[in-house]
Amino acid sequence: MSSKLNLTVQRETIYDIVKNSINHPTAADIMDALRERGHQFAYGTVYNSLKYLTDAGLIRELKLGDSASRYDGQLSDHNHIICRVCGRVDEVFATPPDPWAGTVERETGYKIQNHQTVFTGICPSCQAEGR
Amino acid sequence: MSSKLNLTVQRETIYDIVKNSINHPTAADIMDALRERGHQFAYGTVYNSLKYLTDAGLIRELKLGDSASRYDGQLSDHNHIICRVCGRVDEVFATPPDPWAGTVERETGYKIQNHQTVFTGICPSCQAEGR
DNA sequence: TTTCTTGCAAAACATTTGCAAATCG
DNA sequence: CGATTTGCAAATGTTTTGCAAGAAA
Repeated sequence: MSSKLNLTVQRETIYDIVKNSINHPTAADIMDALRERGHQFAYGTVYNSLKYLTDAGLIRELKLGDSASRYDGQLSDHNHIICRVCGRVDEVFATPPDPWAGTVERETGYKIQNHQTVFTGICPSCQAEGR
Repeated sequence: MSSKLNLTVQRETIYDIVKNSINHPTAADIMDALRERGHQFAYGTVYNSLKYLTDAGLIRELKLGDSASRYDGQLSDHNHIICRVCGRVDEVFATPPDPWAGTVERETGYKIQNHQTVFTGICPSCQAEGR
């Protein structure tokens, strides 16, 4: 059943970039990082690999509301916070108090599979610079 | 200070469509609705008007992770839930228990201005059809 | 007139797709 | 060999932009 992983050079390199990235890179960021490492894969291949890695459960795709998808090598259940000033994206590990999802199921009649929260605010460094 | 509202025919018609829409229309949906009402505005004008209405605080723009932005005439604080099967988007009025945002501020050091949660699941009708 | 708004077309951007060539098993 | 993956380029979908023409103040 569990078809085995086929990590080509492209996929492995991209996985490594996402995994070791602190800043939730977009596909374009990954292209840059590849170039820095002396690789040059086609855009199509990058998207293809990201999809493969996402489907394989090795990384997660984040759609945070800015135009481009970001990718996250951190698999544990968590949410994200975006700085409105500098655009930085950080992880949020505090989970919402439990009864919420149940309440929402009762309110909406949906069977909930998943939920993701995006916080927006001002990050510590931008606060320090007086904004 | 509060510059006064300039509602042209285009803006007013689009506002009316968003306000009276139950299904969080995208720009393309709005184009369709306009056509049904016998209007035909340029795409640029539709986006321009949506931006104006959003900035004026009359509607809200939703970026829920699917490709196109949706627009919502419901201004009260609420979240959204998307059916994974049929793509329908519904409102969620149950709010997360209060201490969460504070906890996140303490965890991240951010000053939080806003947060939006997107639930995914299966809507009542799709459940009924046995999925 | 001066300012704002529209319409249209082109550009920009992120992503997907089709297909031939290369690679893997 | 057959199956999968890559590279490239073209196509797609969404949104923005530039600019001339039109409407409003």
